[in-house]
Parts: sequence; C-alpha cells; structure tokens
Amino acid sequence: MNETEEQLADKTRKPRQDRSIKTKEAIVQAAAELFSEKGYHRTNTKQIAAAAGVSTGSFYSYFTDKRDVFLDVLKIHSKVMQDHIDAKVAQLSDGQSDKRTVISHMIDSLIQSHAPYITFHRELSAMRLADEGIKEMLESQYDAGRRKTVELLKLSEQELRVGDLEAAAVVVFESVSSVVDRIVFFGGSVSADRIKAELADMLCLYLFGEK
Amino acid sequence: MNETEEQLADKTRKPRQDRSIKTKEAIVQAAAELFSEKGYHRTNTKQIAAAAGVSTGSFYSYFTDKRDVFLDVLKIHSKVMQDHIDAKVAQLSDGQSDKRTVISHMIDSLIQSHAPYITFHRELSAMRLADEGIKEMLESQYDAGRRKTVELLKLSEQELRVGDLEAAAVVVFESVSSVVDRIVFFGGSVSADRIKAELADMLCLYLFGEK
Amino acid sequence: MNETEEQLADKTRKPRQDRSIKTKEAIVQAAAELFSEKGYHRTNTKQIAAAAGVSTGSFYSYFTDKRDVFLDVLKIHSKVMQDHIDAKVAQLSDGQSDKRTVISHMIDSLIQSHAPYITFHRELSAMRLADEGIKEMLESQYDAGRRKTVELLKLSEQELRVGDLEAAAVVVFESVSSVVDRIVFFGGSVSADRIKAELADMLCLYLFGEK
Amino acid sequence: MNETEEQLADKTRKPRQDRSIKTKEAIVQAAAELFSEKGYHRTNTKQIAAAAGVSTGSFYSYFTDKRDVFLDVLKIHSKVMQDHIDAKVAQLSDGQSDKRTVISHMIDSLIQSHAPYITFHRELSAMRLADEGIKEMLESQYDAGRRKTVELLKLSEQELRVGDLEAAAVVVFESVSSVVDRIVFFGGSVSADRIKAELADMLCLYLFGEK
DNA sequence: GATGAATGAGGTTTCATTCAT
DNA sequence: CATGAATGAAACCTCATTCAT
Repeated sequence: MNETEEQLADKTRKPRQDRSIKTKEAIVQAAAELFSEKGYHRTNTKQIAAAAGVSTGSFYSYFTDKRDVFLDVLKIHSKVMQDHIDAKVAQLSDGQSDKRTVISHMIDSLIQSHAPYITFHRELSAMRLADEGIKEMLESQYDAGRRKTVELLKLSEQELRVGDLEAAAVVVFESVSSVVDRIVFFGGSVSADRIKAELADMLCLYLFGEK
Repeated sequence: MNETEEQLADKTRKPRQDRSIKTKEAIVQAAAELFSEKGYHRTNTKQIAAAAGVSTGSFYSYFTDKRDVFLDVLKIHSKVMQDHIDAKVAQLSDGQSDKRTVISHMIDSLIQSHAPYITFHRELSAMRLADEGIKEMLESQYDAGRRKTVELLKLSEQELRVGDLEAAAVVVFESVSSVVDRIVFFGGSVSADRIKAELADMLCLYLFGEK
Repeated sequence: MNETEEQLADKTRKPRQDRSIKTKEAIVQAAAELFSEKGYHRTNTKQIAAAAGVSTGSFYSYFTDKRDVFLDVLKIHSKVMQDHIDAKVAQLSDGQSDKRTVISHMIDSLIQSHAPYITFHRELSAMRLADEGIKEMLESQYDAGRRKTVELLKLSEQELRVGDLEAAAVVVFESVSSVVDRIVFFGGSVSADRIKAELADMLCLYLFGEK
Repeated sequence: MNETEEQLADKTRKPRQDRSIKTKEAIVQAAAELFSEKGYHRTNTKQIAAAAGVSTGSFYSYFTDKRDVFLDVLKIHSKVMQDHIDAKVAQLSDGQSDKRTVISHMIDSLIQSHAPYITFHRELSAMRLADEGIKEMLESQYDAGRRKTVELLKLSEQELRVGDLEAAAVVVFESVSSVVDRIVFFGGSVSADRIKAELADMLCLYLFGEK
C-alpha cells in the first residue's frame, strides 16, 4: 500500500457522493457565518460542527483542522467577490454609461459583496503574521484584485490620465477597499452616500481628469 | 462593603514607587512588541511578563488581564501617532512648501509612525466584534484621525476644490491609511516609491485640481 | 443569538451515552470522597478528575466548575440521608417499639448516614457566606429535615408533652444533629454509648415526659 | 550566635513596645472581622493588612503566616466567650433566681457572645481535617466548654436528675451551641423566642425534671 | 522597622484534536 | 461512517510569602 493509497483511505476525504459534498458545504457555510460574526478565535470547532448539524468527529473527516476550514471559507469568499465583480464589469463595460456612473456602480457592487466578510478579512490580515499559508493566499487574492483593477482601467485606457498604471491600480484598489470597509462597518457621523460621492469624485478626477 | 470597593482596594496596583512605574512601562513596552510581532492571540501573558523581565504575578498586579494591556498599548500607540502627525503638521503648515511636497511628507511621516503597529491595528479591527471597549476606543481614535484630517485640509481651505469637507476627510484618511498599510506590509511587485507618487498625485488632483 | 443560548449549546455535557453517565457519576463519587476526606478547599479539580479516572477536560465537560460538583454532591448527600431516615421511620413507625427504642434507633441511623459527610457539612456551613446558591440549598435541606422531624413527632402527637411543635422540631433536630456530629467526629473522653444514652434520655423526657 | 539569639533577631517579634502591641492587636482584630464576614479562604493577607492599616510586610513581622493569625483569632475568641460565660455564671450562681431563669440567661448570654464568631467556628470545624494544630486547639476549647458545663451543673448537683454528669454535659453543651448557632444564623420561619423557650423547657425537664 | 513590589507555585479553565463505541 | 466522549497541553489567574528599598 503506497502513500497515496493510504491518504485516500485515511485523510480528509474528497467528497464524491452528493451527500458528502452537501455536508462539506454546510460546514464551510456555518464556519463562514460564525467567523464573520464572532471572528476566528472566538469560534470553536464544536460550534461550527453544531451549526452545520454534524458531529465534531465528522468535522474532522472533512477538514484536517480549524485552519483548514478557514482557508476554504477564504477561497469561497474570494471566488464570490470576484464573480460578483466580473459580472458587474461585464454588465458595465459594454454599455455606454459614462465613467462616473461606472465607478459608482463598482463601489456599490463592492459594498454588497464585501459586506459579509469584512471582519473576517481584517482578522485574516492579522493572521498572516502567524501563518504562512494564509499570507500567501492573501497575497494572491490581493494580486488578483489588483490585476482585475488594471484590466478594468485598461478598458478606458486611451482616456486615462495616469502614467503608472500598475501603481495606480494599487492606489485605487486600496482606496476603494478601505473606504468600502469603513462604510460597511462603522456608521460614523458622515452618511454613506456622502462618502461614496466623494470617493467617486476622487477617482474620476484622478483617473480621467474630470468629475 | 460592596464588591466594587473591594476590587479597588485589591486589584491592579497603582504605582507609588518609581520602581513600580518602570515595571508597568516595561510590561506595556514588551506587550506592544510582542503584539506587533506575533499578534494578540499568539502572545500570552507569560511571554509578555518574561519579555518585560517580570513574573506573571507582577503582570497581574498591573493589569487585570491581557486585554487590559492591549488597551494600554493601543492608547499609547494612538498618542504616539497623533504626536508624530501633529509635529509634522506644525513643521509643514508654516512653511511655503508647495502642496504636493506637503502631501508627500505627510505620507512619509505616516509610513514611519504607522509601521510598528499595523498588524496590531488589523487585529484590533477584528477584535472590535468581540469587545465593546475596543470598539469604542477604535471609533474614538478613528474620529480623532478624521478630525485631524479635516483640520489639515482647512489649512488650505481657499484652494480646496472639494465640496463636502467632512466626507472628503473620510475618503482621504482611509485612502492614505490603507495605502500606507499596504506599502509597509507587503512588498508586492510595485515599488513603494511608485505607489507613493501615484497616491500623492491622486490626492493633489482631488483636493486642489492639480498635480 | 444571545450568550445564554450559546452557553447552553456549549457548556456542560448532557450525558447521552451510557459511558457518559458513568463518567459523571464517577466524578461526583470521587468528589464526594475527596471533599469528605480533605475538605473543599484542599481538594482541587485535577485531583477529582484523577480520582475519577478521567482527564481535567472531562471534568469540565460535566461541570462548570468545582462549586458545581460540590452542589451535586450536596444534593446526593441530602437525598441519601433523607432516604435513610425515611426508611428508618417507616420501619419504626408501624411497630410497637416503645418510644425510647424508637429514639435510640433514630440516633443510630443518623450516625450512620451522617458520618461520611460531616466535614463536608461543616464546610458548607462556612461557605454559605460566600455563595448564595449554597446558602439556599442548605436552607432548603434544613427545612426538609425540620419538616421531617415535625412529621415524626406528629406520629405520636397525642402523647407529646410539647406545646410549640414547630419550635420543638427545631430544637430536637439541632440537638440530635450536633450531638451526632460530635460523636462521629471527636473521640473525646466520654464514650459514644454514654452520650447516646443521655441524648435519648433528654429527648424522651422532653417529648414524652418519661424516660 | 546561637539559635535562640537568631530567633529573637529574626522571627516574628514578640511585641514589647506599646505601639507594637497595638499593631498586633489591630491585625488580629481586622482578621477576626474579615474571617467572620467572608470566611478564612476568601480573606487574603493583603486585605487583613490593609484593614489593619499596615503593610503586608508588617503583617509578616507579627505573624509567621496566615494560619498563625487564624490561631490567634481563635484564642481570643475562645477567651472572650469563656470570660463572658464566667461573668454570667458568677452573676447567676450567687442569686436566688430559679433554675429556669438561670438557663434562659445562659442561652441569651451565649447568643450574644457567640454571634460574631459563628461562621468562623464552622469553618474551623472543617479545617481541623487539614490542620492538626487547629484540631488540637478546637478539642481543647471544646473540653473547656464541656468542663465549664459540668461545673455549672454541679452548682445544682443535688437537684440534678441526670446520672452520667459528663455525658450530660456533652449533650447539653452541644444542644445549646447548635441551637444558638441556628438562632443566630438563619432566620427561618420559627421565631427566636419560640425556639429559646423550647430549648429552655427541654433543658429544665432533662436536668431537673420540671419546667 | 516599615513598605509595597515582586515572586512563582499552584490552581482553574478552555478547546483543538483523537478515538472508542 | 457517524458520533460525541475523552484527552491534555496550554492558557489564564491568584495569593501566600519574600525581599529590595
């Protein structure tokens, strides 16, 4: 019996049956909710299992450890966000909408897709210190986000007033993400609409030299 | 004789002797370093005490628990940053430096003061879920930052091109903070200088209508 | 989702499997022995767990803390004593035994059922200061004892020479309990038999006006 | 330097100066109050020192350890009670008061002297398991109490109806102590006066064959 | 002498993970 | 396979006692 066979027999099973897949999804789903609600450290495996309607024992036949679900949640979160954005981009890029409208839509879209995962994302940020795997995943997600931003900007390349496109993508991506975080998270005294308007202004001016 | 009185008499030492003050400072210092280096959850009280060169018992005579030092570190961090920024503002606001230079300097200054505490800050963000006290402290720090930004912007009020000053402060503050975070934290493929240049461009265009 | 719900979901295991029930019983049993032998404060949870042949972790999945087992031991102790007494009462009350014999038997019976828990009981008495829950449980146990004494006395009501039955029950119950304590605990220079004889004399005279 | 000299120089000083004596008394006094109020285990040395208005350091120059004050409190308590009783006995034994009155007075007297130390006494009872010294002291106190009861009974020896005086002393002493405890401690549904009346009845009947 | 800061052994409690049923 | 009981390392925290100032 070689190693590979053993692994197949022993380790976290790759769900082949429908029920199995459903169970795994249920766990990831439960974990995602709990992590978002209470953070990684305040959520324990028993709670995750209970919320997913399985035993702790089962939990460990789908995931090697707690970190493992965390990574899965992260992947899914990432995918959801990217799909969301892609859809929005597709919808917007073909149309004749003026740039300002495009940017506003993008911001709204981000707010919606981002919202359920923000805590989660912050915590991740902190966890990259402790965990190389998480760091890498974050980096690659970030990179994907940045690349997508570059692409998006290239759609209107001839109108762009920025010289260093790659650096611009970093700046734009960070600014949008963090302002969105802020809007989603803390009420604060200034209304979301006012903040969104200014953010759109800033980006239009910066990117296209006009509001 | 109620519980509160007793607790006051019993708990957390109020430093009377010089030695005592030094010890407390050493603990906060050690905690700050460890939190920044490994994050809150991967740091334990024993480690903090050891790093400060004291016993766990001493730790607990100065702080009720880990969260308590954490709050102290946070306070100090906040003060350090604000002082740093105030100093920079004072230095820049009287001079004749052109706006672009002012903005560049501010960015550099933030990078320097921010650097040692970033992880810390991310983690905090995640912890606000679990801890009302931390949430409040964060809010108030954020508010101070935003107010300071408003003030700063008012220095050049007549040249400003923005309508909604308060919302603008939020946008500017968030953008700068997050881009600075990014620069400090992840190397990434794009150099810090390029990012800084674009950030400064964006802000100048947005705020003053010119690079 | 409030804290209470979470706690219910999370804390102290409700035994579902047989094994589980056995474990819980083993812990209570071990705790009872250790408390009786060394007192509450000199017994720690690790010792209890070890004596029960389980890990500390198990201990804490059945009980929230040391006080919690203590309360359980107390409940069981109470039940054991009451059953013991009830049995004795049943056995004696139907018979034709003369009153003196009845009283002697009751004293013996109490000595036997009381013996293993006396220290325990003393300590409890001291703990009522610190712990409202213990105070209440003690009160209710005491009340049950007193009521039982009243009942017992009423069996021979027409022969009783006492006016205030309720007060008499207090006096009788306390006297018997404390003399029994004394006999069980301290050897002393006077033999148990002599003391028992005098106690029986006192009660007969008081209750029925005759030895 | 021989051992004795060292001891004089080093160990818990025997107070020779007035101030020193006062301090020691203050500590014992503070300890007595705290022990009675919260029990031995819930009182810590810092609290005792603070309540006595001295530093923890000073505490340890008057007493070798916490148990040591405890023993002192116990001694004083014992002395206070005995003096109280002696005074009462003296006051009563010469007079012509009838026996019932004598007994009632004794009960009242005990209630008063006993009251402040009851918890304390219960706890002691529990501690005898753990501490040989405490056990011995308790035994000797108990013996003194019993002897005093014997003496008291002998005052009216010719009227006494009991055969075994020593055993009777045990029974009487225990009964009175415990009923007094009960009266002092738990309100309960039956009033103190009713209980006292029944107790006096019981004792008169038992000892003298009459109410 | 007096002070109160410092110590650290010892106790309590949690929870990711394993394993008997 | 699923279950949930059991594990135990590792964290947290307290307090009697010592000791530098």
